[in-house]
Amino acid sequence: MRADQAVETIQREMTTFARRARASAGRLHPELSLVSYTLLGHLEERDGCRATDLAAHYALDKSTVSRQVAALERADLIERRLDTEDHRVQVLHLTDAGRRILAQVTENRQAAFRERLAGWPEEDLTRFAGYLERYNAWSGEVPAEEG
Amino acid sequence: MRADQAVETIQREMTTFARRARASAGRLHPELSLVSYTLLGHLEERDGCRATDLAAHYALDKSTVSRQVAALERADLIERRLDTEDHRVQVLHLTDAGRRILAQVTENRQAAFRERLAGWPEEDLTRFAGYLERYNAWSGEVPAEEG
DNA sequence: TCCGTGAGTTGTACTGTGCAACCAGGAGAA
DNA sequence: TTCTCCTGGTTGCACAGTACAACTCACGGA
Repeated sequence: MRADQAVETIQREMTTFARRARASAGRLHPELSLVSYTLLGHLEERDGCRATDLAAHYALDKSTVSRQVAALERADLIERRLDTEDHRVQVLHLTDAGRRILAQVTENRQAAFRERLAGWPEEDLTRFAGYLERYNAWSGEVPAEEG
Repeated sequence: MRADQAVETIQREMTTFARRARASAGRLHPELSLVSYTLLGHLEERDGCRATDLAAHYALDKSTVSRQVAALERADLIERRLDTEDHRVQVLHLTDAGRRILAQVTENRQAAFRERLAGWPEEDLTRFAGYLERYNAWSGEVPAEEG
């Protein structure tokens, strides 16, 4: 059955991609790990959020997020603002430096992808993008895992 | 421009996938890390190879591969056979147990992907698979990185 | 007022990884 | 032959990322 074979190919290729991603992420942007990058991106997108939200969103342990956040703060890429309503909460915000680094790394990544996707017909690009969105939007097996 | 937006989406979604992959891989198949899985898969596919080949193929340090291999051997999933021609070389082979575990994990992963892709029209599946293959086949920036 | 709950930190341990130093076997040059 | 260089592999060390468990502090309801 052709569909079965396609599923197998998708499985293999996605795995291949995942295996490479972290390694090359480290090499391409030593200034920001893949995790840091996604955390910063999330903060930018949401215009600030709590560490707990990050942990839930990325299915990471809160201790892990705590340490990542601490590192990002040490690097002056984010800042903590105490929530005035609930003193347990610290709202995380990008600093200007964080915004700048994020933009730069994003641009680097974009460039890499653009290069990689150069020559693809626009129709294929949009379809590929759509497939990926549809794939990632699926939320089964692990609850609270989302992107 | 629409193509630019598609590239951005692809970048974002592939990143999302990569970020999740390791975490869920660990959760879904505690018996085999993503790396171990790919190494075993490679051994099966090639019907045995050297540690150096694995290192080159996956752009890993030889020390990393050495340790992974040692762990897989301890777990009786692979065995080393001394090359009779060159005594520096150990050719790695799957054991029966390794083949069995690999098949089982592969089946689990397949099932997860099948579930995730259930309901996709066959045409979309084959096109998606094709796009991924085309994407991963691109070999720029990092030489000797392949899947 | 007290107890349970939620946010966040810290101690500990483990995995995966790379780099550098090392050992051992092979291959060619003096 | 012997010396030197290369190659395959291991080991010591360091570090990032992660989880789990125990903790502190703040909130909120009984």
